[in-house]
Amino acid sequence: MKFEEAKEQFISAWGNLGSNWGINRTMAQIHALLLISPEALTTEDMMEELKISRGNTSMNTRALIDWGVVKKENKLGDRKEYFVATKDIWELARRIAQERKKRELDPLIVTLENLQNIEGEGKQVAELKTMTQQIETFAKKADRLLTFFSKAKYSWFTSLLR
Amino acid sequence: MKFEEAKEQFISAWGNLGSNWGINRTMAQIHALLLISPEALTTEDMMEELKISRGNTSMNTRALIDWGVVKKENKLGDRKEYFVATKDIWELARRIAQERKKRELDPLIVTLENLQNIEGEGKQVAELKTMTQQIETFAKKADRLLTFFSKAKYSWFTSLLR
DNA sequence: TCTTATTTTCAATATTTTTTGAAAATTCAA
DNA sequence: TTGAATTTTCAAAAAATATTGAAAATAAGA
Repeated sequence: MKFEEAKEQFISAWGNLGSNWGINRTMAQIHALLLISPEALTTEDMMEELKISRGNTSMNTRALIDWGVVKKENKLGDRKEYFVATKDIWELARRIAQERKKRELDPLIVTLENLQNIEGEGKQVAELKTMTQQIETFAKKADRLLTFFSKAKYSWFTSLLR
Repeated sequence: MKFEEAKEQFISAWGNLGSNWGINRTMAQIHALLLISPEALTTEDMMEELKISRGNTSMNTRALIDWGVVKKENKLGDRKEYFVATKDIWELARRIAQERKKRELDPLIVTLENLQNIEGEGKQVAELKTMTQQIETFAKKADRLLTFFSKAKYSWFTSLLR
């Protein structure tokens, strides 16, 4: 397989994976491009490689920075900004876990806790209480696990498989 | 809090969570409704509660069945179909893990394996190879872990936290 | 300060995804 | 069979989401 073809396949696969997980395609593709780039890239490099607009590039690189998986770099005597991705896959996984926990799991837990003060009785009320209670218990366990995961060493992850 | 309000909040929170994870809002809301319903529901019940069309209900209940988290039920002397959700949250988590592994992780691994036969040399080629190799290694570990997870007892999950 | 390079913002537009609803298909009792 | 009840399908419409591109904002050297 030629390099260009392989590159396209990788970018496309990563974009696909992202969109299955609620991350927009362009954001995932920019990330893929940075992952396989030996050098830091400028906005223009990314625009050209992915055939996307300046605005799109700007918004999505910022989102990647907010996720903590991409960083800005500067070069002496050059006014442009350069971007690099975290190349350590274990760190990437940890950051994604950490961010999703913060953005989704934590708010869900707050909502579920609130739902415990339901008035009234009857089958419907009982079922809602039981179910939200069950989910809350599970969500709190997952939350603790993700906290641990997001601080753990790679060796911990590997050791889970033994 | 009144029952109706709590119900709406739960359905809305579950719908939200779903859409953050690439699952469409209606599908997640139908699932939420079934989770908190003490009785099996008909298509009409769901249409009415969620104010959605028959077609939408039909497609999304089928998707939930494909995910293995909802089942059809029949009642004697009644031609209508009734639907119930798996109420065991641990089983739900396992099924979701299993399905996502099958639908996303396994195909990704195939793609990454293919990418190992890249021709040529140079920095760019080297970086692409290194990175896809790293991701492949990680993905395979995650794959094995999910396989284990999707067959594990709840106690295994709980014990991870100690 | 002024000028120019660069980045960001955001209204307008394009694209993708979801939803509707009615026709077609299916199921099953008579 | 037939026909009524029910479910499924899918083209069209609506809604949601992503993208563009140019104007505004920002940054930095002269």
